[in-house]
Amino acid sequence: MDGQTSFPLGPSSLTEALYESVRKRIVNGEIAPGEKLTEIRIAGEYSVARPTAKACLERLTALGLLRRTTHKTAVVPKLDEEEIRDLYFSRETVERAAVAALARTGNVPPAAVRAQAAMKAAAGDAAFADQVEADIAFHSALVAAVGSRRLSRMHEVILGEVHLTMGQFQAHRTTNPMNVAHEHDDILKAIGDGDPERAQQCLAHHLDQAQGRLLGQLRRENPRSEEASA
Amino acid sequence: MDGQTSFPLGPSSLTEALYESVRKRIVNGEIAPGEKLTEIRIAGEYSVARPTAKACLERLTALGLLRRTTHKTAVVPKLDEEEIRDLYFSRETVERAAVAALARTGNVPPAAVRAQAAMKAAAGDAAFADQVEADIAFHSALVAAVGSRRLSRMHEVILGEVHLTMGQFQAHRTTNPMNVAHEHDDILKAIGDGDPERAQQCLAHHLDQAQGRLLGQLRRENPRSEEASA
DNA sequence: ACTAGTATACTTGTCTGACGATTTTGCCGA
DNA sequence: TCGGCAAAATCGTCAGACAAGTATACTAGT
Repeated sequence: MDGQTSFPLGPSSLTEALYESVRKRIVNGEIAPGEKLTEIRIAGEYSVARPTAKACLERLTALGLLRRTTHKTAVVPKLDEEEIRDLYFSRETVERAAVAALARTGNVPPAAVRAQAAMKAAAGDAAFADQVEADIAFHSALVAAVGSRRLSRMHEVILGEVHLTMGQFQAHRTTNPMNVAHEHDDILKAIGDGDPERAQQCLAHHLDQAQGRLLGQLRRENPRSEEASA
Repeated sequence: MDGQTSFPLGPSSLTEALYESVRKRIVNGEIAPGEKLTEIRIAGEYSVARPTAKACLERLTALGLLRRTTHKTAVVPKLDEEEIRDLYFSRETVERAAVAALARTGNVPPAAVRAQAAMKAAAGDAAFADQVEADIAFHSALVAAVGSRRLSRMHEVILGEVHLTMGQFQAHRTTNPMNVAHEHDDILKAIGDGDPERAQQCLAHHLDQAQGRLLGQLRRENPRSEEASA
């Protein structure tokens, strides 16, 4: 609350900046799924040493934004149906706990409200990335408001992969962003009313919708079972 | 059980072996909380290069088993009351989802049953570390049986910190391990009966007991508010 | 023509050594 | 006694190198 806390932000170190840059490129789909990311390539593109690039890839691997096994090149993963279900199951687990906790105190996080405003503002525009950004910010604010460092840390990992899938096949295109905004509003309202049950139901419905859009898009791309990878 | 399968396991790489060794030393309390772990020390103790030790410390930091900020040496954290509450809140979130999912299918994980047997076997002995090991294995098996890779990943991080606190002030000493075993049995029974509600209640009670023991021990060590760190 | 085995190139794992930056510690002077 | 400055310790990053493993291409045999 003291207005002096001196946020030391801004990627202080080189590794941090590198990590953030590569991370953004992956989640925004600039690096296609299946694409290989060798340490040498990263080192060359950014003019850093290979150990630095290595550390970066290892961090991204730990977050699930890259897959790699020993002595093999890291690749950007393409989540299949099973993994998307797993992702959304985990996501629902974390966010359910968050909204329930918030509803018990009736505390509507201001940051979430702000993210909602940003989302509605970007709804009409063609700025697709901004919509995704606002959506992520909304859910992130929800969890952050609980005040649990560990819950936020878990959620951050989950949201990273969510962001990845949204960036890859841009599922939001297939739906009206205002629908999403309204579902968000419902969640906030239930929280403000101090109704944990309804808040969880609204959230579950919202995530179910999102997962459905993702799976629909996936099936549209791969009409028959699984093939067509490389 | 056939004597030939020759599980090729065991840390394939040097980094892996190093990481596992240091990890064990931390969670077992061999490295006291507050103790400093410099890269050079690790490199010297294990006769590895500093970059290798560095990678090891970074992994442990990411898991919450070490704390460090830029240009400062890593230290083993000592969790205060607030952090223990946060830890157990997160833990309950994950494990609630797990037991509920298991109860819905009525699927009692065999690995959890085995861990229970191991726990009861070690109950009488002075083998405290074995009891902790079995306890961890039980909860780990519960979550693993859900089959969600991401849920297990989150849980692994949480359990790492739980293991850390249990190793530090050995809270189990203050209670009868059979009580813990009985609480575990209650959870398994509720799962077998296909009763998600009761399974969650039993789990919540079990975790509450464990957290209570931890906090009691903490208050006993620090009778007055917070001080006495270094 | 097709399969199998081998050899080469690529990538990663690890090490050695080094330099700059930052934090901490300790000393000295006011 | 206290504040500031210098020295030591530690971390961040880099460069270069070698070993080990994997994947691919090529050759030989059936």
